[in-house]
Amino acid sequence: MDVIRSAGICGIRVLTEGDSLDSAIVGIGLATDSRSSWYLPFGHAPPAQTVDVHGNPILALDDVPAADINLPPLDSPALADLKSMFEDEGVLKSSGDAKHDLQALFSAGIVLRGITFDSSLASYCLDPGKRRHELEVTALDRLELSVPGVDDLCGTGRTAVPVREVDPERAATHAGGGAAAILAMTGSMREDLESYAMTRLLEDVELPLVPVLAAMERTGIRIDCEFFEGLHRKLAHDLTLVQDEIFALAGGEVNLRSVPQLRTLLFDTLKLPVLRKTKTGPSTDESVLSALAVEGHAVPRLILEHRELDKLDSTYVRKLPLMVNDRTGRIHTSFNQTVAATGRLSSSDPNLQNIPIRSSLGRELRKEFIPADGCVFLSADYSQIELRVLAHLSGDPAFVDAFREGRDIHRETAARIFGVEPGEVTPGMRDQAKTINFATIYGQGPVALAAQLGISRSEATEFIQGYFERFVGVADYLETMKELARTQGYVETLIGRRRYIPEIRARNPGMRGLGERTATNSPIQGTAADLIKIAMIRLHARLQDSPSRMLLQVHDELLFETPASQVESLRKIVREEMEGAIQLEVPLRVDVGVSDSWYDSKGG
DNA sequence: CTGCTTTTT
DNA sequence: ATTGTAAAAAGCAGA
Repeated sequence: MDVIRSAGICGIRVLTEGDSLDSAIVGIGLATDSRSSWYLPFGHAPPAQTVDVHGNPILALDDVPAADINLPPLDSPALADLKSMFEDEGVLKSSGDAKHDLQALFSAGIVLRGITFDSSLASYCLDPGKRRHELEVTALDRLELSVPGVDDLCGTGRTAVPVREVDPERAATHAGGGAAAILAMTGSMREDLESYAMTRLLEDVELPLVPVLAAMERTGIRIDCEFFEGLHRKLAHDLTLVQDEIFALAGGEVNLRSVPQLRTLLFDTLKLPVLRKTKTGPSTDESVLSALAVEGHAVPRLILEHRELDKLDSTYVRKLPLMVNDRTGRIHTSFNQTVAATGRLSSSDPNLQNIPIRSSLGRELRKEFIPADGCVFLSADYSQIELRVLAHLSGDPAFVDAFREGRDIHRETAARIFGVEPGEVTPGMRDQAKTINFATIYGQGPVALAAQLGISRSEATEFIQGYFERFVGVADYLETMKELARTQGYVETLIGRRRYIPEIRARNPGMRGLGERTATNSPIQGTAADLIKIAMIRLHARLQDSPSRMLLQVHDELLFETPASQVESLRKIVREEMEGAIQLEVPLRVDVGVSDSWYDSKGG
């Protein structure tokens, strides 16, 4: 262990079994810059081994304990040393998957501090558009080295073996070799980050965010399972009613979840018109069924109803209660930091970033998300974050002034494009302005805008033209982004998060259009993501000694759980950090709401 | 495993 | 309301 300590640098790879919250550590791979690596089996009898990059044993580490338990006995001298090393912020460490290692060690009672590098996050910073950033692919790209993945170690499907039952020598190759690979890549990745001016993106944003996300995952959120079960019974009952009604009209039974069977029913049996086609046949999606329903057909309307109920029941109502952790009684999502190409986070297992809110029935579900006893939820939403970012990035005077003076941006937009005073803007005009503002953020073209507003293509084209004439700053900015994408191959956010856009040079106009939309949207969506990440890091730090906890991030919203007595102090802190994340040319506004469920926590 | 559909920001 | 809006995750059917 002295070698590791004196080296002051090590790669770390933790081998675990189980989900992220209740993972049991099977072993730890460690590598120092002296080219060797260690594998420390936890709770296993076989001797520990030192392996090189290729997994060949170099040296036996014989003072590692061999108790037959999942957690390491922390009182043993070697592991006590290890513990102090991990908790010593002065020791430089790199990890292939920092959140995983941190989370796993935490469940073993070790607080892993001072992670100064992570190959996944570095890969994500360098090129967030890559599909995968795992150690396995990064090592192959950088070192032309095959680092074994978990599948190689344990097999897949029915033949898969639990990690703890894997031959220790192979586990050593996996963890020790992986750690060595991380260390071996660190230098060149750091150089690349430095040359692209991304060092701060990694060190000031992505790495500090890791423990924040880990804490949010561990905290989890409470749901009311009984309420869910009651809702399930109601939905199941309503589903059979709707189903029977459809069967009666169809004159027979069909599987309403099967698109092929639905096609037969709608377009053969009932002879309804085919409005749109997919690759495999007539489309039966929401827009098609709505159009048919408007024509007065009962079956499409009932299918829509069935779809809505079925989606709610199968995706949320039946599934979420199954995700409640036995130990904590709460749901623990995973926040993925290296998936979204724009810099946003994503949430999975379960996804808590797409809990229904638009439909009134779907929104009911949010009533089941409740704070711990004695606590309330505090929800904080950035108001029009993307339009504010657009105002800042484009510097368009009309946008900037409107936000600076706290005016209603959609009303303002409407006044300008329709040539009336802001006071004369009708709700309809404001609505259209809102649509076109969003269309701008998404780089939407006339065709889609026409469809959305229910106007003709030429009208939409004129509409867009008029918009850009009145907001020349915005038009120029969007053009500049496309130009940058063409000339330098990428666009970037306010803090230098890059997005490469090879599609912009495609010969296929569809592909090129996609590239152009990506070029205009990514800096906006990405800058908004940067802002909230920075706010989260600062908020986490400020809440260290507070009973208030951050639970969820939903792109422009943060959800907190706090004792009722702390609401006002939390409100102030959250406002400060979210609105002050980065000083822009326009103010950032945050709406805060307090409530006893996630249902009515917006605004207020 | 792929395609389709639906949910969110 | 025929015709491509940005980014995701997930369930189901069917081969």
